[in-house]
Amino acid sequence: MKIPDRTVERVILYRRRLRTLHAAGQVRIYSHELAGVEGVTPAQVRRDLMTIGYTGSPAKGYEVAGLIAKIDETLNPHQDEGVVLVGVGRLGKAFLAYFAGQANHLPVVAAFDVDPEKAGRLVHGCRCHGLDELETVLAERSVRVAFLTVPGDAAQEVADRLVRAGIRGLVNLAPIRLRVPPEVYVEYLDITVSLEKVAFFARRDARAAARSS
Amino acid sequence: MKIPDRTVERVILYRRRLRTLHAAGQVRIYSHELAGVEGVTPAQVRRDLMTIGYTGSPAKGYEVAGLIAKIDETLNPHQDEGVVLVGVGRLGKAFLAYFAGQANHLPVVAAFDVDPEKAGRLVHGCRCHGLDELETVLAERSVRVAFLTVPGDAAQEVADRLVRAGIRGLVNLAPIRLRVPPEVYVEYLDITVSLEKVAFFARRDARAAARSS
DNA sequence: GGCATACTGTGAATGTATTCACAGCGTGAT
DNA sequence: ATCACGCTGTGAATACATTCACAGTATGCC
Repeated sequence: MKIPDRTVERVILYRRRLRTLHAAGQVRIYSHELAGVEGVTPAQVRRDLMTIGYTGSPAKGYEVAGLIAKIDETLNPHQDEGVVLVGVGRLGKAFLAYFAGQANHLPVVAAFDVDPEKAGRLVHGCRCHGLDELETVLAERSVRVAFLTVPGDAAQEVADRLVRAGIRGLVNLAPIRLRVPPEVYVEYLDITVSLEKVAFFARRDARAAARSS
Repeated sequence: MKIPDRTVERVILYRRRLRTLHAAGQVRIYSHELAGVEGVTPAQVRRDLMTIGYTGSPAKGYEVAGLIAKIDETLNPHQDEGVVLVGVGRLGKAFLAYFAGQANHLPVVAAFDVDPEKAGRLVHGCRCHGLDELETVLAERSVRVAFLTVPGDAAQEVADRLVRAGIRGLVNLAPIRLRVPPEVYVEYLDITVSLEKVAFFARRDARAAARSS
């Protein structure tokens, strides 16, 4: 079963919202309720849930708990997967702090930095290693996802090492496009590009926000 | 002339690359060269340049300097526009440091935080104000773009204030979807969603990276 | 029990983005 | 001066994503 990129993204948003609602005691939900909150159309919600194979009932809608379980099963069929962060500069530290605050099912199991000074230190609860230990630690923990917060001019080099070490997915915060083999998935969070894009559209009578990431 | 979202994003990438090449002395460039670097197809590059109305010549390709000028004129017809950052926590500070390092044409002219302790201080060269001064400063500087790095539970409230104060574009780093009027453009940089998406696609034999933001 | 209601599930229609494929042309080689 | 080459510009084709619109149905009400 192939799930398109856009759908995956929305389903993750649905799950986040559903968890909140579930914690608040809500048992059932209609497509238009979920849609209103996440800024999509009810039809799109129904289509997305159809794509992941979850079925509601007319007159009762979808069961919150069941839907969460279905999403979990679809997106994270295996147990929690560890991720690593490379680049413990200001930005890297900020994200480590951010992740430390969440009981995520994608725990950051290690951090790396070129600066040997940082090796061995704990940063917001996360063990920091020198870059030289990258391959060893990745193999040990069988990590497949990495978070890249190194400066732009180091990003490609680090990405190459990560890919060689078996990484299959990358979140790239550095302001460059990476060359990676096609089986490696890269998600770009390019702050300056986003800012420039917003500056451009801020001038037009923009259509409602839709895009995300 | 309407330029689609995706095209704007790619054009910004082209410009960034072109500036580097221009600085390195390159005078002309072919669509396939630009495409190779940014991970798109040559046809897409040509289509994008057609969309913004730039014309190259067969056998010579596109002029680097001319194309940069055309992109500038298309994306930033007015003089440099100031942006503000709201939320001077760890993440906000990291971005202030990041922006301070760049001679951007979108300078951060002010920062805001709820913590009155921070008011008046300079953070990485940027003046920090209390949230109470938001409306005043925005009006004074006629700022239309804001960078939102507040905690999730404060984001909607701050966004409402920003919109009322005349903001037309937002980069939102908080992990929630914002309700804003349709004329306000929001770009979402949702770190946990990106991470979960990558974790999902890391398992498949992903197609080459394409999406960005 | 029967009926009206308001939802879901989904084929079909529409809209949007990307890619194909080729005519046309300026250039450099001969 | 002519020719062959390899590029651009772009209509047409394809692929992908969203929305429409409605049949089917479980529920709660009378």
